[in-house]
Amino acid sequence: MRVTIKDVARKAGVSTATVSLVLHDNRRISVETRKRVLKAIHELEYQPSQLARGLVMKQTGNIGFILTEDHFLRTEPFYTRIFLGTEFEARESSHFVLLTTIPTQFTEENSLPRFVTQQSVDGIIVAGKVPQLLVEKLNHYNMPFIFIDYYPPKGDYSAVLIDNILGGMVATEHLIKLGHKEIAFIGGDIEHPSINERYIGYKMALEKHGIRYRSELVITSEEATGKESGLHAVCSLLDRDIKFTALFACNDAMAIGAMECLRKRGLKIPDQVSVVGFDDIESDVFQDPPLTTIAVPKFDLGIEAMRLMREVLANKVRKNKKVLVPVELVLRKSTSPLKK
Amino acid sequence: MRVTIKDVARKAGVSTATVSLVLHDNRRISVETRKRVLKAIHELEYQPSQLARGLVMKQTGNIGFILTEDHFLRTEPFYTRIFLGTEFEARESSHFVLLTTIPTQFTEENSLPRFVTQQSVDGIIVAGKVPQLLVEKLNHYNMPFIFIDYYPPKGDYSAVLIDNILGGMVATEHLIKLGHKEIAFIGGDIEHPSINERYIGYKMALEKHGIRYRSELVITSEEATGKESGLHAVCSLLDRDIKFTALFACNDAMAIGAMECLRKRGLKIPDQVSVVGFDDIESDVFQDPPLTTIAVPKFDLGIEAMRLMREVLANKVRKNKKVLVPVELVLRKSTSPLKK
DNA sequence: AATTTTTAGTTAAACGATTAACGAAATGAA
DNA sequence: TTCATTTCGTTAATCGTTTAACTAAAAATT
Repeated sequence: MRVTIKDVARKAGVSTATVSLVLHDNRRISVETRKRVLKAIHELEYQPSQLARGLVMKQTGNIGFILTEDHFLRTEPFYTRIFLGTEFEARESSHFVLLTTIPTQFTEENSLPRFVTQQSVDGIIVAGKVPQLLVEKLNHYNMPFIFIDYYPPKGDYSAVLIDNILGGMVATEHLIKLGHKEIAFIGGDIEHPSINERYIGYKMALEKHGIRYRSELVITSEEATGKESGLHAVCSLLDRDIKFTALFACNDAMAIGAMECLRKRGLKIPDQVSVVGFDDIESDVFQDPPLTTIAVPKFDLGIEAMRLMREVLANKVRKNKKVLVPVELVLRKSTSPLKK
Repeated sequence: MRVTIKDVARKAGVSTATVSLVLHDNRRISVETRKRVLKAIHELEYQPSQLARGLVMKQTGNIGFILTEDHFLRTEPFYTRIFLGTEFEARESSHFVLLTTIPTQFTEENSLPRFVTQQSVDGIIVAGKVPQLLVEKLNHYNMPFIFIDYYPPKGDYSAVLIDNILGGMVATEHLIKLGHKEIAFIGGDIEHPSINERYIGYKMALEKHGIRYRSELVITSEEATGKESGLHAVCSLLDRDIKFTALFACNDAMAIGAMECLRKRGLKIPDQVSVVGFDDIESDVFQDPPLTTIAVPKFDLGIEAMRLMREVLANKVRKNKKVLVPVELVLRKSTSPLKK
C-alpha cells in the first residue's frame, strides 16, 4: 500500500499535523523535530497524495489546455511547442496540464471538454484562434482562462500575445535600413488580430521613416494565409506590373508561396526582391534562399501563459492582464541591400 | 460554492449514500427514488468531485503519456495523432491523459515525469522508441505501462504495435502482383524492431511467391531512416549497376529520398521503377508522383492503447498482451504494372 | 399468526491530506 | 513569585465521495 502521512508521523513519533506543517515550512516546528520528520519522509519515500491535498485545498492542481484539432495536427509544430512551454513551466508549481482538442468547427452540438464540465481543472489555457461559441460557453463557468496567440473580438480577457506590431515594424524597418523604399505587404485573413497587427506594424514603420504608404503595394484581400495565398497575392501584384524591391509577408507560409511566384517569374531573391516572413517555421531553412523572418518564441508563449495563470490563480492580478512577448529578427539569405 | 452530493441528497430528500448508489446504477434503489435523485442531480447540475471519488477509490483517473521530445516535435504529426487517439478514447472511461516529454537522451541525471514519482496516474503509456534507462526506471514503480509502436529489447510488456510484417508483405505483394520480380528493399536503423519486421515481411512475400531473395537488391546498412538515407541507399544501388524494376522502402521518408535519387538519375517513376513506402506521412500526396504506401492508422494505435490500458487496470489481462493493428495499402501513383 | 426473506433505504467509517483552535512547557516581565 | 507571552506541538474537524454493515417495513412462506 501507499505510504501516507500517517506512516511518516508514526515513524517520526509525531502527529500527522506536524508532518503536514513541516511539509509546508511552517516555522512553528523546531529544527530537531523537522529534521526527524524529514528523515522519515525521505526513508519512506513519502509522496503526499495530490487527491487528498486537492480535496481539502479545493484545487485540482490541473490546468486545461484547449486547442482546435487542426492547430494541434498542423505539420508545423507551432502549438505543440507552446504546449511544451506550458507543460514545462507547470512543473515549477506542480501543476499538470490536460491537453485536449475541440473540433475546428465547434458548434452547439459539441460539448465542452470534460475537464471543464467536471471541474477537474483550476484554470484553462486556450491556444490559437477558437470559435466565439467556445469562449461564450467557457464564460458560463467560474474558471479563469487565458488566451495564447489570440484575443476574442468581444470581451476582456487575460492573454499572452505575440508582439505583432513590434514584429511588423522590425521586419519593415529591416528592409528600410537595407535601402528599400518600395516595400510590398501581403496578408490574408486580415480580420485576424495577429495579421492585422503585423500590417499595422508595417504601416507604422513606413511612417516613422517618412515613406509614403502606397495602397497598390498592399494586398490584404487573400482569404487564407497559406502558401497558395502568398503565391496568388504576389502574382497578382506582378500581373498588374507593380514594382517593388522588397516584400513583407504576414507569415512564412505566404512568404514561401511568394518566393515560389517570384522564382517562377524569373525574379532573383534577394537581388531583385528581398523577402521577409513572420513566424520562423521549420521549413524556412530549407528554402532557396533560406528565409529571413521574424521569430516567434513559441516555447516562451507557453511559459508566459502558465506564469500568468499562476498569478491569476493566486489573485495577484487586478484586472485582465496582457503579456506581450517580444519577437526577433532572424537574418538569413532572403534579404539584401537595395541594388541600383 | 461547488454543488456536492449533500446538496443533491437534501434536495431529493434522501441520504448521500442513496445519491451515490443511484450514480452507480445500484438496483437497491426504487425507480421512484432514483427518478427524484436524478431530477435533483439534473436541476443542480451536480458533477461528482473526481478528487473525492479518487481518494476513496484509490485511483487518480489519470493516465500518463510519455514521449521523447523529438518525437513530439516532429514535423510529421505521427505521435500527436497517436496521442489524440488516446485522449479521444480516454473520454469513454472518463480518464484524463497527462502528456509529457522526456529528453531524447534520457540519462541518469534526468528524473522521471512527475506524475510517475508522485503517483498521480493509474497507468502509463509510452509511445515510440525510448531509452532503455527509462524503461528500467519505470519498472521500479508499481504501475502498469503499455508501449505503443515500440517494444523494449529485453523484458516482457504489454504493447500496441503496428503489424509491420503484414505491412511489409502487403507492400511487396502489391509489387509482385504488378509483375515485378526484381524488387529492391532499402532500410536503415535495421536494429529497430519495426524496420526489421518490415524487412521480414518483404522476405516472406518473396518466398511465398517463389521469388528468390537476392541480397544485392537489399540495403539495410543505412544508419538513419531519413530522406538522405533513402537517397544514399538508392544511389549506391545504381552506382553498382544493380537492376531493379521496383523498390520497397522501409518508410516514406526514405522512399521520398529514393525517388529524388531516381529522378536525378533520369529514371521515370513509376514507368521504370515502381516505389512503395511505409507510414503514410502527410507529404506523400505532394510528391511527384504521389507515393503509394502502407498506411499506419495512427489514431487507432492511440485508441487501442487506451483500451488495452483499461483492460489492464481492470485486471482483465492475464499476461502481457500485445495488440497488432493492421495496416493497409494506399494506392497512389508511384507504382504501375511492369513494362517490358 | 408467526417466521423468514426481500426490498429500500440509512448510518457511519474510511480515503489522506490541511489547518483552526487549543494547550503545556518554557521563557520573560513586573 | 505571579502573570503574560512565546514556543512547539496536538486534537479534531473538514474536504466530497464510496460502501460495508445495519435496519425497518413489506412481502412471502409456513
